Amino acid sequence: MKIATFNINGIKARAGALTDWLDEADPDIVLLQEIKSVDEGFPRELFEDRGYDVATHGQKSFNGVAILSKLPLEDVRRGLPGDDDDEQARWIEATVVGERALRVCNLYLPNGNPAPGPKYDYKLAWMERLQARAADLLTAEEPALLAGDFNVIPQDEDAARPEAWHKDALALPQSRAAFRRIVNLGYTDALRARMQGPGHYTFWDYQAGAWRRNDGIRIDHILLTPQAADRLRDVQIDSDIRGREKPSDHVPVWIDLAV
DNA sequence: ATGCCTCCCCGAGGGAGA
Repeated sequence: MKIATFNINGIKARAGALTDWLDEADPDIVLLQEIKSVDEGFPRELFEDRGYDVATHGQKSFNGVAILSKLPLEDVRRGLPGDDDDEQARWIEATVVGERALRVCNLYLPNGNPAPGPKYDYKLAWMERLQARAADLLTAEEPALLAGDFNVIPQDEDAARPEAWHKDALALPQSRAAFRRIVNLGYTDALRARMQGPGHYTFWDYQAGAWRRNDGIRIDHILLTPQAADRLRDVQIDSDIRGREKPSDHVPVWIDLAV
């Protein structure tokens, strides 16, 4: 089963680029972030026509997440638990039932800049709630994953120019420590299970020729429970599509799971 | 670089992103 995460930076601006990639890559499950659309504005028929079940959690203009799945989505839950006053659409989870059940959690973690400040406080608070949900998810001892745009550069090797990010919310020690605490609960960073060393990036800024200079960072991650990690067959970053017309600034990351 | 692009809104230029 091929499962991808992709921050598309606006579904309206990216519908063509996304369907092109879907037709080529043929993923079974896609976790989308930054749809920047309300649920009613999401072009679900584009994906239903391709055989996907669609679940969205959108809001006007900003954020927004969605799940596409070739197998039926069950028990869909929207919003990260832990703060009923949080109105930002950054979390959707569902169960996909194939030969066995897989719980997929799709997240768009707050950017947090400028740091310090209220946006950074929100990021760190959100990560505490994420840690609580991540801990909960492990107790089921089932195949499950947390995937999406984490907006965290886990280590210096995950940036082409690490020194440029040291005071940024994506790489500050508190951000990295919060990410590490979640992984250390017992998750496997799927990419790092298969690939070591620098040069594995998922985001290149639109500005200053970042793509041309390969000035990238790795901030889109797939974290696996032990039961999912045992079934990991492959991991890839589809970086080539960053060079196409009207690309997102992120590219898809996908895994192949034997489920 | 306190921002070199690009998105959103619905039609101007400002907020947000990373």
